Amino acid sequence: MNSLTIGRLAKAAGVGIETIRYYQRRELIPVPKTDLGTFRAYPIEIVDRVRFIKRAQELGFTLDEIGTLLTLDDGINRRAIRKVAADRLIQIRMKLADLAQMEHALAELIQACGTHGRAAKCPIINALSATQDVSAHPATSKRSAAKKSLIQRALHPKILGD
Amino acid sequence: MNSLTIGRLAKAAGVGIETIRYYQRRELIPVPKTDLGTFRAYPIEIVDRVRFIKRAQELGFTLDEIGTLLTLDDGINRRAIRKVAADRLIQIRMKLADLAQMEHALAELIQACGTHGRAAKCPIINALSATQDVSAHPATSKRSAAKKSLIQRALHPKILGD
DNA sequence: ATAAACTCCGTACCTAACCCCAGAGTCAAG
DNA sequence: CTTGACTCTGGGGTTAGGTACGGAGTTTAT
Repeated sequence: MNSLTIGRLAKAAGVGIETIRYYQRRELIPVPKTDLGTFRAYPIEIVDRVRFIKRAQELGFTLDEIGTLLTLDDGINRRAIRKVAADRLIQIRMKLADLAQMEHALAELIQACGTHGRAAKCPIINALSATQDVSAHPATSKRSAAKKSLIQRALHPKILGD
Repeated sequence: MNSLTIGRLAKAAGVGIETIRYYQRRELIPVPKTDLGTFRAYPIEIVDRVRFIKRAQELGFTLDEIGTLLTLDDGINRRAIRKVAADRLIQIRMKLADLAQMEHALAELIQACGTHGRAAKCPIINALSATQDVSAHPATSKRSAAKKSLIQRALHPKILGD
């Protein structure tokens, strides 16, 4: 037997059955059609492919990017592969910068809150309450998308998410 | 007129109308009930509250955390406020460490891909393909021991476990 | 041979933080 | 008094990456 059922494949690759099906829907792995039985027969190589996907995710690639990576994996497109990886690296570095900034701001606020006199308002609440003008001109702009995006991108679930 | 309609409130706070409604559903801001007209009348103070929420988000707080912060804002619970902020800080620092490791691993892979000979497989694909264990035959993939540890370092021990 | 375990397929649901739409009602100005 | 801009309610959808369900049918172990 050189093929697996979906359950065995999932187990071998360390994922859930539903994850396999999801990857099929995303066309990251092929859907084998077996005429003999009614259960699909997955060749053992697919295990590696699933694991590839998982490892790439752990390096921060999205499933879309991984799809690109997989189609590029023909030994020829080294430059294209590097491009995908380099793009991801840039994103990671941007997030690092954003996070570092947040870390700094928050650490200072907490410190201030500790050393601050009891009488005054908590510096953390205070800092957050300070009206420092987010939406300068109400007339023209839809909304101030620019400001929020940097930091919020950094925090976006799944890349930062817990 | 010391009150606003929802549209004016949204504009003043620099968010969309739907955001206001969403915050109401999340109970971050109250829903004014006006018997006189059929349009809700928002006191101007709500503008500050919405801005508070936005700024806190920019510091990386989730809306849930902000809800906690808001209920704590009575001048008494400084210690509790610090706790929320400190928890957030810890999360940020963990994410920073994770991202730094990803950055390192990915940067090295890209470098290796550039300096590597044309003959061999792309180191990026290679590293991601490395089979690290489990029952299956190593039919398709060859592994490179050096890259493997790189990736290991970049990993979170969450998915690998099972 | 039969019960337990597995598979198939489609669909719905989850988190976060919103966005968009339709249809009906309302308010302000000319 | 009509037009147009606004608001209300309520439902839907979005992205990413899955998880859960349910009622078939099929395989495998005892």
